[in-house]
Amino acid sequence: MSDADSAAAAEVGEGARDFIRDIVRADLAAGRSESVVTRFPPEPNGYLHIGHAKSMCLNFGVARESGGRCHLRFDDTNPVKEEHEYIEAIEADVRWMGFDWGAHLYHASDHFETLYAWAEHLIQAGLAYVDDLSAEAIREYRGTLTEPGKDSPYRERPAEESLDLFRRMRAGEFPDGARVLRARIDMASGNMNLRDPVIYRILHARHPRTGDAWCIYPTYDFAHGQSDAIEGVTHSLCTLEFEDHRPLYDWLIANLPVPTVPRQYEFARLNLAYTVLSKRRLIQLVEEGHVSGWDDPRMPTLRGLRRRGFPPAAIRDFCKRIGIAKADNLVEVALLEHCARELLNKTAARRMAVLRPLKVVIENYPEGQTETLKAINNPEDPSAGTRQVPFSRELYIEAGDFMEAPPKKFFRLAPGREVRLRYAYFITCREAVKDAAGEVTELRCTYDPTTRGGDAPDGRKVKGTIHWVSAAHAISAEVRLYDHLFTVPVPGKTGDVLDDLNPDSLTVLEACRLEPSLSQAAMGAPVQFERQGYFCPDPDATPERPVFNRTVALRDTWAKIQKKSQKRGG
RNA sequence: UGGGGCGUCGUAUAAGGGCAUUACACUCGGCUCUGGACCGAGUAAUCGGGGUUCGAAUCCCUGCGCCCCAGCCA
Repeated sequence: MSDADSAAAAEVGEGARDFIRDIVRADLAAGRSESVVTRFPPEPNGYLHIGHAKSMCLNFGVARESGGRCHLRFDDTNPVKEEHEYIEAIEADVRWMGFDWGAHLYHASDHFETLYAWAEHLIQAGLAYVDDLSAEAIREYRGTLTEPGKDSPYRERPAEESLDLFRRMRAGEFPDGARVLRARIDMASGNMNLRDPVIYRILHARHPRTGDAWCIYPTYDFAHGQSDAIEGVTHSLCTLEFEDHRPLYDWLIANLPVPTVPRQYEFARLNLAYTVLSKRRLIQLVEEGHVSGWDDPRMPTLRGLRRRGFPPAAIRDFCKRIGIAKADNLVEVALLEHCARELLNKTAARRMAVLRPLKVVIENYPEGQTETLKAINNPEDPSAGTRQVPFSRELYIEAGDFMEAPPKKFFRLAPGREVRLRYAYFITCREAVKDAAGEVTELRCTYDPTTRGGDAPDGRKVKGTIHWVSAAHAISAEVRLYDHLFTVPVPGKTGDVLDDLNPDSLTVLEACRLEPSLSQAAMGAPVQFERQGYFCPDPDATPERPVFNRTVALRDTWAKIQKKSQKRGG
């Protein structure tokens, strides 16, 4: 392969390889398209989720790789369901994902006048007619999956009559549902979409953009492909459920005086385990209060993921890794989590935070004394520098880092055991103080003053290093831990989706103690709480009380070992 | 005999007549002041049955399974 070839391949494919990119490459090579134009076409009736991110990455990605462009187009053909609020939110979410549509922002409603003219064109060509049948009657006449439909009694209506009626529909002479405009194709087709599909319906509803200018609106099928053609879209990429619509898409393009001929290609939508990605389900979760809102950190919405702390670059990486194909899929959450960890590991500042505090008193450390110790901000990034962490006689450590009767592989604190306090001293546990109920409430320990900074001059090693905070200097905070929203990989598969909701998807820890540097510095940035996970500040925080969300936990080998031994032990 | 689509490691994918690829997950080992990260190794797949061929995941035949479609939603 020549340098020019490989450069072109790199530019077009950028390493990514899938059947869509193969088609695009072939079309470019064969001169079928001079340049590539794609579009991301959300309907403004809800918030974007990670499935939309897959579509965005494909559409914007293919365009960028091939030196083309990608439009943002709102499919706003149904004013009954759509709201302006969503338009702004969607634009913000697309930008947050890092995509730029430049000057190419469109709405299907921008094309309403042309679409209307094309509808008249179809009527005049004898390819569309106004039908007076009710919605129920149309359904009955449509037939079933295995039986052909019947022609509507209005199917042979003269073009002039349909034209007159259609104009009067536009003029507002008829109530909602009184009549529709139908394409005249084939009531016996095996493809239901070709059984004279409705292409215009009467809707006396105020449209978010066109206001009261219209009382008839085109359906998706009559708007989407034609909008593609008007905007010069070359490759109209959509999900598999529209495969059946392609013959209709092509029929309309073939029978209308369109300026360009777009082609539709379909790929498999994303399914993510332990969550739902259908707009209907997501709306239900919000409206019925199963989550706190569209931006609940447990939601697979982009707003939810953002609040949870997933960086857009991690989501893009995820989309790249899952690929594009036509087979139904169910992607593991572990992959998304991996993408977040990989990015955050490189970028997140390390801090010490004790989520479930257990008090430790260093008996041989002078009362009232405080010293500061140097801690590294990010071992993966020397340029992140260091910080000072206060140390004193009374500390908090993680309750889980102490066991009274430790099993074999437990490397942390236990009676008589020595561990390292990260960046500080070696300490040895002398006694576990218990309350009346037998619960450990405090640890009495001693420290070795010669191990300041974390290394013993005599070269002795400790197996465990644990995190800590100085009791007197710590700030208190709330930390929210999240688990899957649902308990099963495919919610609703065997019954009501709501029955599969995970009652433990949210854990709120109220009494967390954080190192003081967490009170001010870079509150917007993600941090790693050492040995625990990646966290980000939540907007619920107040100046007095920070709130952190756990984006994703660190890989936890100890938890795995524990689980295994539990299984073995019965 | 409605129409359309899809079946490759546990998951997601690549290869489109010539060594079944890569990543995640998993297992084992190394290293480590995070049981993190990192490094190394390993387990693991072409839906079944025929056929063509020197050679089939790939081509042909046949069977099976799964998904989508009967909105005036998109």
